[in-house]
Amino acid sequence: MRIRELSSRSGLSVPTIKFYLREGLLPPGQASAVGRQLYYGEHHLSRLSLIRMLTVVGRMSLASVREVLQAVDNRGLPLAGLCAVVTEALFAEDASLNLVPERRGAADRVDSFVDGLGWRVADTSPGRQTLTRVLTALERLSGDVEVDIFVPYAEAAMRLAALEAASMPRSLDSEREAATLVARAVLLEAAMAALRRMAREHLVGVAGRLGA
Amino acid sequence: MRIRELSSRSGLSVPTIKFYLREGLLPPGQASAVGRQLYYGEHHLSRLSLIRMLTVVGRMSLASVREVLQAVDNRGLPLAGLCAVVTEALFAEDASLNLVPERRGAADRVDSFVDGLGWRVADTSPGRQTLTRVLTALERLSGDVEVDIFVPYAEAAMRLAALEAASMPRSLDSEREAATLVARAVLLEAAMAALRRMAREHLVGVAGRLGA
DNA sequence: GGTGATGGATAGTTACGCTATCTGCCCCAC
DNA sequence: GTGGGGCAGATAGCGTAACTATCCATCACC
Repeated sequence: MRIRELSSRSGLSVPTIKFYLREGLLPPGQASAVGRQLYYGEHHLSRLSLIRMLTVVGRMSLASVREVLQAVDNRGLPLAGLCAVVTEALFAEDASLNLVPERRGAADRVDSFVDGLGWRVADTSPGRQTLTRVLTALERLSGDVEVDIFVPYAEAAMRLAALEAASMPRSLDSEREAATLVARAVLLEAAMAALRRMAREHLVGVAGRLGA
Repeated sequence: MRIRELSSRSGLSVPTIKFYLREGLLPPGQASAVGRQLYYGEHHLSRLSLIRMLTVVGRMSLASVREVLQAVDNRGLPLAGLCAVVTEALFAEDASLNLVPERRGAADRVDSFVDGLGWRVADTSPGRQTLTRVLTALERLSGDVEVDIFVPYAEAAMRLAALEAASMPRSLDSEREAATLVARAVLLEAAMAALRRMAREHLVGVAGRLGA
């Protein structure tokens, strides 16, 4: 198809698609035999859809999107590597959580908590830092807080992660599989956030009605 | 304290604090008896901390932050109202998930799913829309998808929401309570996301090692 | 053969979240 | 009492990110 059709089918404007092409987020179209004309395929359509998923649902910057797409295209990368890139990209955006000055000891408590769970997570994983900062912030709000408050969250996280892992392929044999893996990670994270908020809305509403 | 001290204790530059004052995110300092000098208190410090939590951890725009702060300051607002504002603000940022054209029927399936859970959630809740779009996107990736894949997520969401609801006050008697409620909602959501990502990193890593 | 889309390049725009500068005033240490 | 630094308030500017618009030569298609 030509760029006009790619535009109408993807819902993105032609200039935006050209912009993504320039930025290297979208591979160039295929040249016809002789002319200067380029043609785009279904692949381009799904790539555009993935880009929008990452930016809109995953709220990634285009720089992070580029990293993820490179990982998707990197056929030599093992599944764990791809997941790491996605995680990195999802965390990248809230990297500068630099207000809370990380109370002394909080990092150690988080580390021993994570290790206590038996999780094999890199020492440098940004998740540890996020958790440390959340713990510190919670303590500012209401005095000392046991790191154990995270236990139910960790349990839930593990249960869901296990479910998701079960539906992953053993290895990434095609780009399509890689793209699906990435998309599912982002989509299910958004779904969980939405359900959490709805559950809270429900419970608070019901409590209010009972109390009144 | 004067603005210089507020700056050093909060870690924010004086111009930034002035900017927040201009934007109405931070209430003006208290005027001394006669002079033109203004003085700031602990309240300003915790307000700044809340602003940064909402922007950095909650990734809200300053416009959303303003709405939330107004709700926090609105002493007449019931607890459920405050929660609704926070939820709204957290969702506001991914409002324009306008790529996926929402497959026919997906919205109905999501609605009956949510109702089937027995959750009392407003028809207009943005969570329904997010879930609809996630479902549609999942179906694009891998054909038909049962809406029931959300069941484990909903269960986990409900369990965590119940825990969080248990530690909420009955009513919001002080601004401090309101601010704490808001902060906890944002922080625990970030913690859950971090733990989910770490759990995935762990599981994928272990699977990779077993498979190899 | 003409006309409307396309490719490729360059420049401009908008929104956001600050940041810098300026002016006049005021506080307070000396 | 005074001079120098900090402060309030106002206005203007900056930097990044993510597009968007324009141009023009070329080309496909009717």
